[in-house]
Amino acid sequence: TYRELRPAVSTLQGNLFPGLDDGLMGRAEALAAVDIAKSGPTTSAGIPLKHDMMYAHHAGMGGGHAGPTGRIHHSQMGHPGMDTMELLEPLCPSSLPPLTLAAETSAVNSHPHPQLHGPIYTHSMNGMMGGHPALAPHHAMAMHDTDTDPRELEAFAERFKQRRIKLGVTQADVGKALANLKLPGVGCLSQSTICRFESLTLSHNNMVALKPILQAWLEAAEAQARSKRRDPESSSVLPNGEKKRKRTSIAAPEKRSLEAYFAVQPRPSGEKIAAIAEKLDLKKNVVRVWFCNQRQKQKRMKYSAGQH
DNA sequence: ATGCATGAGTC
DNA sequence: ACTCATGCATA
Repeated sequence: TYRELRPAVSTLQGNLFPGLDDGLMGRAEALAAVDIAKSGPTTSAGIPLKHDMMYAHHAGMGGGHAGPTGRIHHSQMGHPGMDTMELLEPLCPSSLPPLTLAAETSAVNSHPHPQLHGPIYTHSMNGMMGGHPALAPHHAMAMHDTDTDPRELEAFAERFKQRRIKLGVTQADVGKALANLKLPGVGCLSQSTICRFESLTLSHNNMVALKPILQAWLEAAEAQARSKRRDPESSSVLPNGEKKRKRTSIAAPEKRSLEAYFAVQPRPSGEKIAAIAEKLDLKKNVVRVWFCNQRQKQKRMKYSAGQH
């Protein structure tokens, strides 16, 4: 009943500035037009599919993520910085057949649940980093230590943000434009993720994985900005009146209590969680998730001890 | 920019 | 039941 689609690509492929075809406006409003996209005129397949899940999902998001086996592999590093542009230079606006990649559909079908998102990176060598450098043969891979160096990541994040702004592109725009890059296994990302990348509020691994992708986009986008100008292709199909998710918020007093508990025991047992939940009059699941997120928060890059 | 949440993959 | 990447909703 659910299919994973990547509608935005059909008509916007090649355009690295969704909603900003002139490269001058730099406004966020236009982005809304892009995602769900143009599936309207061509096909109904691109429309977000209704299903019996709790919340509405935008089919445009998370699209294009390869299955568990189709992770992307870090490849193009920003050496002289031109390898990626070559593939993107010919930005022919030819409307391509609104189809999903075969590899993706098969991967999705093999899953019992809709795959809205998945890790974009390969698990790779997290365990072999400290091993024998000589025994680790990454020929094709241009993954040097500099790519995982927190300082390099930080520097890149900052450069990225500056150049992005210079291009007049919003974080959300970048996220959507990513799909147009058509890198294997890379779909779009949310504004949240781009924001977190720029502010280094992602895990180290996540930063390392996203860097080459964003770098590729940046280079391609700048190349396009230099040369091209596209026709304003826009229309928005903001459909559905489906129920939106409501964000529960934990009040300050409760939050303080949780933090106190967390300081003592970051990983309370199920029973402890239940106890805490009752004491604070919160749903157990809310408390559980809070602890999960708290732990995850601790592992984020910025100011993370031991990294720098 | 960030809080709460989901879901795949693991253990 | 947890970790991790990621996103919707909202401040």
